[in-house]
Amino acid sequence: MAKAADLRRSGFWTTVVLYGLALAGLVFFLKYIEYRFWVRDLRMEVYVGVVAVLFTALGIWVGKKLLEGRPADAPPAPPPPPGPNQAVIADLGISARELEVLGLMAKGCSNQEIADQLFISLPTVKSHSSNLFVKLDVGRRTQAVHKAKELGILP
Amino acid sequence: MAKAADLRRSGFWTTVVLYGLALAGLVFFLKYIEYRFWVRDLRMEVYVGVVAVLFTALGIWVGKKLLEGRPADAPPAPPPPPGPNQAVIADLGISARELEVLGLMAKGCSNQEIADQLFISLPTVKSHSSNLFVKLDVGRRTQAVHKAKELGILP
DNA sequence: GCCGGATTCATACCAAAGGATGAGGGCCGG
DNA sequence: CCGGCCCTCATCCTTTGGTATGAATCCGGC
Repeated sequence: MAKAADLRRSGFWTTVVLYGLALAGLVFFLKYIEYRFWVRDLRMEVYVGVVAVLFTALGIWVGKKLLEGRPADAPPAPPPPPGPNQAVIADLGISARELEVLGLMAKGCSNQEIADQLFISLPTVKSHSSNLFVKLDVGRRTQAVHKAKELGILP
Repeated sequence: MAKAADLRRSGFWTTVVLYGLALAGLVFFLKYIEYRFWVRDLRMEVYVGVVAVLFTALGIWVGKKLLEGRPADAPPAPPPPPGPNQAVIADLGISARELEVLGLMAKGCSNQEIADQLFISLPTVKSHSSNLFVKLDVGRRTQAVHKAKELGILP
């Protein structure tokens, strides 16, 4: 499940890659106008000024992506009340016991508390939760609860 | 720019003035390396590259100021909150920053991910979350999210 | 000016959570 | 009968979460 954590940050690297591409494009554009128009006559200050303005704008754009791209990712995924929760549970292969664990997780219980309430041992709870995380494709209990509510598995 | 995060609460004009100062400093620095190195046959690409990198960083910094300070604080306050959630937040003494951390917690983010998205360090996130747990009278993040939704603080 | 709250950061330590692996027993259908 | 699934438990290890303590800055109010 170690890879799940890496993939979660993929948005960041996507931004970085896009930034790199945009940078390459800008450099290409600069080279183009350099050889096309003001080959050697135009003043250096103007050229540097254009570069500064363009890259400042680019920086602002990147900063915007980095800042409001992440915290605003929740709204585009609000399909929680479609109703077919039972179908989703069966589809993901979530067992009855795992569902009990998931419900107690959502209530904020620790693994030990879940173990006490279900009369099972702590390793068993860990086993259930680990399988649950795989089936829900998450890496932490908080994410599992969040995703379960999105899928309508939990109220 | 190490203390940039501290200046986030500063006014708009403070940002503008600081931007001007930073710009002046950058120009000075550029002039310095211009007369110091570039004159001596340094390739123009290097000079332009330095300009691009510096102004990109400056743009990111400015974009962070403009986008994180202003629009992030205005929308969430006036239109959407009809319920008694705002009163509860004030009653519990939950600050704006703590609320941001709480929101990312509910999305299943780890402390490190919260730190990255808010551009603060991990100890700071821990500090906020600890204070949050005291104010919400809970002991774990899962409980905090659960209770916050009960109180109407979170959707 | 001084004080308190808010925010930031740092360090150290302990508890909890998660990952990996293995294993045993019960139940069911081929 | 035997393979497959579920539930159970165990051990070892790493990562994350949480607490405690201290300190720095900034800002608004007294």
